[in-house]
Amino acid sequence: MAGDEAFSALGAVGRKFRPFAPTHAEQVLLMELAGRRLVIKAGEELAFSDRAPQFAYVIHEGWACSYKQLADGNRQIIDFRLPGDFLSLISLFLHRPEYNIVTLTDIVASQISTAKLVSVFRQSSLLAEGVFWVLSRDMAIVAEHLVNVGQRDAIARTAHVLIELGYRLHQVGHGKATSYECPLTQKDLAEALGITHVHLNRVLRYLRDRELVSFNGGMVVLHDLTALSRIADFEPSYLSGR
Amino acid sequence: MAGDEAFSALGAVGRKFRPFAPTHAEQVLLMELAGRRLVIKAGEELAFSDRAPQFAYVIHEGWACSYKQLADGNRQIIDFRLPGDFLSLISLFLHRPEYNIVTLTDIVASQISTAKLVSVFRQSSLLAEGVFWVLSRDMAIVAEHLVNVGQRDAIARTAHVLIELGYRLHQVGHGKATSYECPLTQKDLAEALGITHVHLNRVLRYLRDRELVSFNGGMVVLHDLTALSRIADFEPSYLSGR
DNA sequence: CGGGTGCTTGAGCTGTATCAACGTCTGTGG
DNA sequence: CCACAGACGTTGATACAGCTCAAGCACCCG
Repeated sequence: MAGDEAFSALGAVGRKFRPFAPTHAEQVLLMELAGRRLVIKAGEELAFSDRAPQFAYVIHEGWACSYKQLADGNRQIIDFRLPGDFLSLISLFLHRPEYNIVTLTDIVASQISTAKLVSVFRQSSLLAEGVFWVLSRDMAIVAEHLVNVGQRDAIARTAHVLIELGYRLHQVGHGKATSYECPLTQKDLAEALGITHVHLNRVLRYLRDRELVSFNGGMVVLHDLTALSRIADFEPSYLSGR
Repeated sequence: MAGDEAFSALGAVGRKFRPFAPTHAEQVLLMELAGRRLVIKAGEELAFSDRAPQFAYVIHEGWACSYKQLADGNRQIIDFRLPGDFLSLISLFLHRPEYNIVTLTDIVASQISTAKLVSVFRQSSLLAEGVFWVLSRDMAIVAEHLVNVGQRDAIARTAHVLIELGYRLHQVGHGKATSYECPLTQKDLAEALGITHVHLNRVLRYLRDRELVSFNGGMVVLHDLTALSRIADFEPSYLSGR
C-alpha cells in the first residue's frame, strides 16, 4: 500500500522528512499521518482564538499564514506557511489556540489528530525527532522575523522576506529561488513586515526602480539576488535542511 | 536518592515540569537530567554562531538571553531566559547553533547532553511531551515578541515586556508579578524591544512620571498593573502553564 | 583619583505613519 | 453589454515617533 513510490507521492512533506524516515516502516507511518488529503478553500480560518484546537495540518499545496489579531484592529503575521509546513503544531502541544491561522489560497492538506501524532511518536522516536526538528526550525524562522522587524529598515526587511520565501519554496520543489508565484497582497506582506501597506508600496517601487525585485501579478522575481542579499543581510543558515 | 523531596528541590524546573512528572519514575528521570548543577559566570557565551552546539541547559537561578548579532553591529535579543527555562534546545535539534546565548548574571544551571535527553524521551513519553510543551511555549513567547515589536509603539512595547517578565518570574516563584529584581541594563532592554537605548530612556521617564513603572537600581516595580496591561494590550494566555 | 559603564537630556533629522484621493481590475447583476 | 461595487494598488502632502549625534552626570571599582 505504502512503499517508496507512495512515499515519494508525499511531495513537499516527503522531501522535508526524508532524513527522519529512512526505513519502510517509518515511511508507512508518515503516510498514515499525512496520506489522507483534503482541500480547504482560500480564506478559511483553521484555528481561532476562542476554539480549542482539535487538529494540526500539513500543507501539501498552497499557502496559509499564522497571525495574531490585536485589539486595535491591526494584525501581525507571524509566518507564511508553505507546502511541507505544519499548521497549528504548537497549539496542539499547548492545548490552546495560540494564534490564528488562515489559508491564503486554496490548499491541499492532511489533518493530523493529537492521538495519531502521539501514536506515531511511540512507534518511531526518529519521527518524533523529526517533529522536534520541524518545530525548532519554525522557531528559528520566527526568531529571524523578529530580528528582521526589530533591527532592519523597511527596504532590508522587505528584501529579506522575499528572499526567504523564494528559498523556502525552492527547498520544497516549488519555483526557483529567484522567481516564484506569490499569492500575497501588498497588505498581507506589510502585515508580516510590521509596516503599512502604503509604505510597503513605496518600498516596492524603490526596489523595482533599481531593478532588484519585481512583485507583480502574483509573481515575484528577484533580479539581483546577490545585491538583495547584501541589502537584506540575508544569511540562510536558519533555513537549511536537517 | 531522588524522591519527592529531592524533586521539590528542583525548584523552578520542578514547578514547570510537575504536570509531566506525576510518578516517582519520571521524577527520578528529571533529576538525572537536571540534578547536577553548575555555576556559570555572568557574561559567558554559552552558544556561539561558529561552534556546533554540544549541550543544552536548564536554568535554576539567574538570567540569560538569546540574541542574534547583525553584520552592522546591532543585535536583537530574542528572549530573556529565566529560572526554569531551557537554553539552546532548538540548537540541539537543528544540529546547528541557531542563535547566540549569553548569561546576564551568574547563573546556576544543569547541562544536558543530546544523548541524555534522547534517552529520557525513550523512557518517558510524558516527559517528551513536556519538552514539546516547553518548546511550544518558547515559540509562543517569541511570536508574542514579534507582535510586540511589529505592531506596538515604544511605550506599549516596553510595558508589555516588563509585565511579561514579572508574570514569568512569578510563575516560577521569583518575586511578585508587580515587582521583581531585574539585572537588565537599559541597553539590554532596548535591544529586546528594537528601539535605541536613548529612546527607551525617554519611554521609561514617561512611565515613571505617570507613576506606572519604576525601573531602577536593579528593581522593577509595576505600580499600576491594570493601567499598564491596558496600555500594552497585554493578554497572558500565551504564558499560562500547561 | 581616574576611567569605565550606564543613565540622562537636548537639538535636529529622517523613516515611516496618516489621511486622502484617484486609478485599475474583476466579478456581478440588471 | 454596461453599470457598479469592491478589492487592490499608487501617489501626494503633511505629521510625528523614534533615531542620531553629542555632551554631561553618577556611580563603582581598581
